[in-house]
Amino acid sequence: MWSTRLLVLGLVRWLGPVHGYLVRRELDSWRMPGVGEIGAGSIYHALKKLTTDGLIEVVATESVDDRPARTTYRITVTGESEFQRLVREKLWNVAQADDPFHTAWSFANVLGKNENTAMLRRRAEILYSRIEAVTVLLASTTGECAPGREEEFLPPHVRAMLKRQTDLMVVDAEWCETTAARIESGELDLGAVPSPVENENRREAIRTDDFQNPAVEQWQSTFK
Amino acid sequence: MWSTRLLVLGLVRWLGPVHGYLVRRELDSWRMPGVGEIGAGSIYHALKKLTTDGLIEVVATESVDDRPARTTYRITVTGESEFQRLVREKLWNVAQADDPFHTAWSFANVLGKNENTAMLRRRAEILYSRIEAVTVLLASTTGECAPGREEEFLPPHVRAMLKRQTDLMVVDAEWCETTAARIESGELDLGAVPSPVENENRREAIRTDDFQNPAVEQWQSTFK
DNA sequence: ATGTTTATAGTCAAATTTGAACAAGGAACC
DNA sequence: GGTTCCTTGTTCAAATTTGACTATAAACAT
Repeated sequence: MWSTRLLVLGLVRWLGPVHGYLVRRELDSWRMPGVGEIGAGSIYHALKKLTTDGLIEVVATESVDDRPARTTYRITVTGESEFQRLVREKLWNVAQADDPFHTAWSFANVLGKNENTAMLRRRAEILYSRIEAVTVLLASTTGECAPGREEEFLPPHVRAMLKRQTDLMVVDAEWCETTAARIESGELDLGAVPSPVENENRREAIRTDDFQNPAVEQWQSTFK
Repeated sequence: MWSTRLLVLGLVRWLGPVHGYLVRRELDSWRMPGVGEIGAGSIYHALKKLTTDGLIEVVATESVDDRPARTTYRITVTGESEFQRLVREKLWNVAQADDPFHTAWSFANVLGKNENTAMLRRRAEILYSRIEAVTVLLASTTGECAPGREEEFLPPHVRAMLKRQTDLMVVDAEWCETTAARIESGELDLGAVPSPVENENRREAIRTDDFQNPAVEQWQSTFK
């Protein structure tokens, strides 16, 4: 994932003077699906890189209570403006999520009709169970931070994002079920993938026809 | 992205004896948002790795028409079963898509109310324009491959996946608009992020209270 | 008492990804 | 007739990521 820079810079900024282990813990505690997980090594690497780039600086290297020495960092003025730039870049730029299911689906035809419908239905079930879990989470927490009720607090922006996740999972699950039904009924035939040879012919035909479907280009250009 | 192996192996399998450049071209022609893009170098690296792993084998290294020499590969028997395993692994395992917007949203509070609503509304607009483009694409193509109409053909499984994409984009866009409205009305206050100190206190409170909200654990466990 | 996890804190080699560079033929342009 | 750009095909150094490993103290079990 390429958001490592933003994540680590943002966490150093937010957590004030921190050492790598705290950043790691904080990220682990987020463990938000959708926010790619970052290995321990990547965090320390990012901290060093950000330091040589002048975006953060070493505050001190010291050991407390005979524990292993730790280096604490804080954000610099340059880092602050780079952070502002990065957040805006990532938020304004509408990038497509990188979906492993999408990639694998390209080869879904190797599963037979039965395995495919089974797979899609199980996927839908799992999605529904996750939706349920998030719903429970949202119901058992609040967006207000009341003293004495700290464990019930979930920041409003996190709650909003969780709502988005469930909305997305609902349509995804529905798509899985609809698609399973379509495959079962024979309406959708995944086996109808052109063989490489057919595909080559098709490609050749398109090329020599000197005619590309304009909708394809139109569509691809919206992602530039 | 960690689907490189599957993608390259699958393409070598599908395209029969191929050289790296063809794989590259095929992937470029897909240029499906959601299927992570793979750099040229990664393809050649994957081909070499797959070869040393015995999943594919070199057919020949030759140069045609005085063009640069090229090495062609084809899948092996071991490769075929590994491919079958990989496809199933990726399809059955319900992994969360890695969403850059989600990551950046964690820091959305640095944008003010105005910039935030503007950002969300522009995002919605862009999503709608993409939905429109895909809709046009689906309408101007068919799932049947008729000779003489090759440029109108779009494989059924691709059409199905595009439908999923639009469904997802529709909810995403709606969420953006709803959220923009909630921010504007003051109902949703992104500035209400606990300061690091508050957060530390909260964390401390939770730890010493020896009480974790069970819903959090419940929720996280569904992603294991 | 003694062995075994667990939490803290970070390093390092190996694997992977990126993207520019290289090389050479052909088409387009002026 | 020369310059520039595009397509074909691949390589390579540098950047990044992974995840297993080191080390120590406290907590816990036997």
